[in-house]
Parts: sequence; structure tokens; C-alpha cells
Amino acid sequence: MEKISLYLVEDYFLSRASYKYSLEKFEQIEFLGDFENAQSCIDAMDKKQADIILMDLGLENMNGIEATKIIKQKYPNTKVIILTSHESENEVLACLYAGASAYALKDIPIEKLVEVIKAVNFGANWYDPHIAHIPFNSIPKPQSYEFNNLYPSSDEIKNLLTERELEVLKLLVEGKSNIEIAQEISISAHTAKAHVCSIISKLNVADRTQAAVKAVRTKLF
Amino acid sequence: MEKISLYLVEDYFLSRASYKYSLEKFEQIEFLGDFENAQSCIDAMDKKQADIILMDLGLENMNGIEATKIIKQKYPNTKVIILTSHESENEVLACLYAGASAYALKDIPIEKLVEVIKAVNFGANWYDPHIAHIPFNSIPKPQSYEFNNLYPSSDEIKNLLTERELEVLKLLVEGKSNIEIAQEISISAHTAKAHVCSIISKLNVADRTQAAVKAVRTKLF
DNA sequence: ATTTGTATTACCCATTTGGCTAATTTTTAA
DNA sequence: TTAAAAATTAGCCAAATGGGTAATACAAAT
Repeated sequence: MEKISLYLVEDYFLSRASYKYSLEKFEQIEFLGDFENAQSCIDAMDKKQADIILMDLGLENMNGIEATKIIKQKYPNTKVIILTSHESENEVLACLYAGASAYALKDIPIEKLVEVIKAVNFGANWYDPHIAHIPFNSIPKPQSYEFNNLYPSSDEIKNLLTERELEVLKLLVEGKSNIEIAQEISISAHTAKAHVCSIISKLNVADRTQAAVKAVRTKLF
Repeated sequence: MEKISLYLVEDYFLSRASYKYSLEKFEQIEFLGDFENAQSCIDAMDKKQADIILMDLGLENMNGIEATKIIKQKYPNTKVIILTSHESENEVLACLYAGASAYALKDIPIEKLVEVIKAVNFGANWYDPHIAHIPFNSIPKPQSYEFNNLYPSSDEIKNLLTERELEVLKLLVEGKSNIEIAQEISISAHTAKAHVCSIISKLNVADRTQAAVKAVRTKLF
């Protein structure tokens, strides 16, 4: 069985030594090196690519999120596992956006971490149960569970509405009232209202709030 | 090593037989049963829960998305792997929203499927490379990669508003009027209105539409 | 040349909304 | 125990909203 090669980025010396010591015991793992900052790891990657990088977040100079982004851009085949004690929603999402395959908290037992490494190497993702709700919550809610109208497609809306109506909808989403919309695009309040009525009717919703929510949900604006 | 117990839901008889035949060869897998419709599987789950359910999407009566939702609500510990030929973005997102742990396309080799089953059983997620960009794209783009200003925080709103106000805001986002909100949570229309006013004031917006947009934009709902 | 679709404006009317103040009860925290 | 915060209800009022119909103008398509 092929070994899984691995780099470790962790600024705290003792943690680094401890992980290295623990991980080297596992036969399936080939511990290629450990670094106290992200740049050293990137330099090492330029010479020899690892299958997996264990990445801390709180680092000097370049933080783990930026490092993950750079590494994934240069070496998309290398998988990054975030290994940190940070649990903030923002940091988790930013890491995943940057391309991390897994997010582990530092209290993870070493045996479990090895399982995560194997799963990630296979192509899976893994999120620590404490933060797993965060990526899950970023999945948009479908309108229903029927095949036909799961999500309103943004193209659908674009085709349904006229140019002018889309213009009005955009302002509506920005929170403008009918009168403000009218002023913005230099039409009468009556016209603005007519457009809004038309939008509401075409989108098949009850009021402007739902129209705005629908537009935002479909990533139209 | 503990075996991984498994149900299979697939409407096409030949596919079902083929998967059953193939999967039963693997020692780590305990094939508990196969069903041509989702309800039969749910009924079976009520008697004996499986670790993993392989779920087709296009089924008679109840489709695989609905089935996944129901199963995950009743048995959150059971993991669902979608096994289908559908590749539409909407269906993928709806499945994941419903709680599926993995999404495999039917051309997957059986050995790979078994690896997916093992990874999912461990707690990982897996998305077929053909559709992996879909959940990835649902992760919102951070404003920067600096720790401080990654995203406008939804925690901010959560802290600002009371429990009750968050409840009302959720209904507001769903497009409910004050009266409907009142009925929904069994309070008077006056109270519902008071909550909405308070929300508008606290979020520092002009009206309910802006409040809804702000909530959706910050991924609060 | 005529139809069609869109944009524009207008009016009427019932309902909803948002701002304001104020009182009572419940819950929570100090 | 007392004080503060939150939830509940109420009434008043001006403004905004949404539904309906309808007329005019203009451009594009048939």
C-alpha cells in the first residue's frame, strides 16, 4: 500500500514535535517535514509535493487561510487539513473557501487524525463535529423537495422579468421604497409601483419582502 | 473490525440485484436489505437501523431527496449516500441540504463505492468529482483572508436580537406578514408587530424587506 | 400595417406597515 | 430580594404597500 506523504505547519515547537513523534509511528504515513511558518512549507512544496498538509491557522506572517489558498492554487492535488483550535464560523468558512478538505480541532485523538488523513487522501472531506454545522448551514435551503422546483434558477427569473423589472428588483433588494426606486431611475412613483406589482406577480410571491428574499436566495443579486 | 450495515434503495430491479451481488462480496459490509421504494426502507429502519443507506433519487411515490430528509430527521446517526445519475446542481444541493453525507454517480466502480461507504461511515463526506464544485460553490466568499474581517458576522445579529426576535425574523424571512407571524407563534398581532419594529430598529434598517435581506445575506437563515 | 410586448402614468381602495407611547406580566440577572 | 431586560398587549396615526383597472406611447416583430 502506497504511503501518504505529509507536511505539518504549526508554529508552536512542542506541538510540532509531538505531532511529528506521534504520526511517524503510523506505517501508512510518510512524514516529510514540519515547519513553523507557512512560507517554509510552500518552499518545500516547490521541491517535493506532499499528499497532505496539516495546517495550523494562527501563524506568524502568513496565516493558515492564506497559505491554504496559495497552496491549493499552485498544487490542487495536495489536500489541506486544517488543524487548529479556532472554532469561529468565519474562519471555518474562509478555510473551506480557500480549499481545505478537512477541519480538525486540536483535541482530536491522534488515531482519529490518522483516519481523517486517510479519508482526505482518498478524496473525502471531514469536519470536526463541533463545527460541522457551519459548512452544512451554507447550503441554501431548497424551496421544496420536489424535483421540479427545488430552487428557482436565477436564469429563470432573468427570463421571466423584463430588463426594467430586473433593474427595479435590484433596487428593491437594496431596500429602497417605491418612491426611492422611482427617484433612482427617474420615473414616477406610480410606474415604480407598477413594476413592483408586476415583479411580485411574476415571481409568484405575496409581497416585496418575499421577492427580495427570492432574489437573494437565487444569488441573483 | 465491526461490519458496516447497509440498506439499498433503488427502483430498477437489475441495478438493485447487481449492487447487492457486488457489495455482499465485501467482508466489511453487512448487506441488510434492498428496496425498490423509499417507504419500504423507512419501514425497515423503524425495525432495524443501518449505518448507511445507499439512496437512488428517481423513485416512485417518494423521491430520494424527501426520503433522505425524513430518514435524517428520524435517525440522524444513519448516513445517507446518494447513488444516482442525476447531476443537476439543484438536486445535488437539495440532497445535501436534506442531510446526505455523500453524492456518488452511478458510473462509480464498486471498489471505490466501498471506499466511499467506509469514509462516510467514519464520518466523512464525499462528493463525486463531477459534482464536487457544487457544494464547494455554496461556500460564501470571504471579504479577505485576514482573521479580522472575514465575513460580516451572523453572530453579531444573533447577539443583538433576543431569542424571540430571531424566531420572528426567521418567519419574516419566510415572507410572513405580521398577522401570519402572530398566528404562527400564537401571539397577538400587536406583539408580532412590536417584535418586527424592534428587529428593524436593532438591525438599523428602514423596513422589513431590508431586515430580511440582511438576514439572508449574513447567512443567518 | 397591425399586433404584441413593454414602459409609462394615473386613480381608487383596502390592508399592511412602521413609529410612537404606554401598561402589564414574565424572566433573568445582579 | 430587587432591579433590569424581555415579552406581551394595546391604541393612534401617517405612510407605504398591493390589487385592480385603464389609458397612452413606443418599439419590435409579424
